[in-house]
Amino acid sequence: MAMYEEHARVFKAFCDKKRLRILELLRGGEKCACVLIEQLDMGQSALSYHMKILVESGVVESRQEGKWTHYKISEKGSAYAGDLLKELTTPNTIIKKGDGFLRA
Amino acid sequence: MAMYEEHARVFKAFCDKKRLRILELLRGGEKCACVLIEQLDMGQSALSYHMKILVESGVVESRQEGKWTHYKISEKGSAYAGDLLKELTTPNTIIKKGDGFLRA
DNA sequence: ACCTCATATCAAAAATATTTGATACGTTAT
DNA sequence: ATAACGTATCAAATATTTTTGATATGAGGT
Repeated sequence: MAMYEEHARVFKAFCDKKRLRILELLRGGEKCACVLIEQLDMGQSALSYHMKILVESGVVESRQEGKWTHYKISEKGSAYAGDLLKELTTPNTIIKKGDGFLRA
Repeated sequence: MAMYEEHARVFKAFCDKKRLRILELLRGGEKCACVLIEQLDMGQSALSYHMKILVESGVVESRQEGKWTHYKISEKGSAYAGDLLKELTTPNTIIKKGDGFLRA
């Protein structure tokens, strides 16, 4: 199923050290890529690569302003990730034949 | 900081297609490795590898019973992952000097 | 138009993760 | 004690991800 791939993409945001560091910075509010880069022992194109993964996860959103790109944590995307995580770890109640309430 | 590494480890459980498939199976309840393997187009040692990552994330717990290893989703570990995700995506209110309530 | 700046993209190199097959370990049965 | 079974671990092969350096793109300023 392609669904697994899609779900995995969401959590890619959180399973890497450097991306967690970026999220930590974004918890302080929207930041321009140029600001991120000067905090982050990382080359410009490596940052761009990680930002792409973060945006593709839905957890971060980007906004252009002239030549700058600003990034921030997406409330909606984060909520989705949280809900998904809960779903993926919650018992999957399968209603089997004969498991009904009024079973004899 | 080593904290990022540790947090990343938790989400490693969810950022891989095959591990999501395993979690899906475990949502149906505790399963023996031998049961997992027959559902999962994957060799025995590959399964063992993924199970190790899942257990190290805290999201899955294992139990020995004779020669069998049984795995199930850990409620505690899942709750921790959920809480952590929320924390990592929640604005980090930094109280700066001069930002106080009674500022002139 | 031309130049500079900020960021994205590309291809190759480097690093890391995953799979495979062989073997080791612990448990149970004979 | 030996054999068979289920799982873990190891090292090597393979695949995927990440970094790097070069270049492209697009916006603004001159």
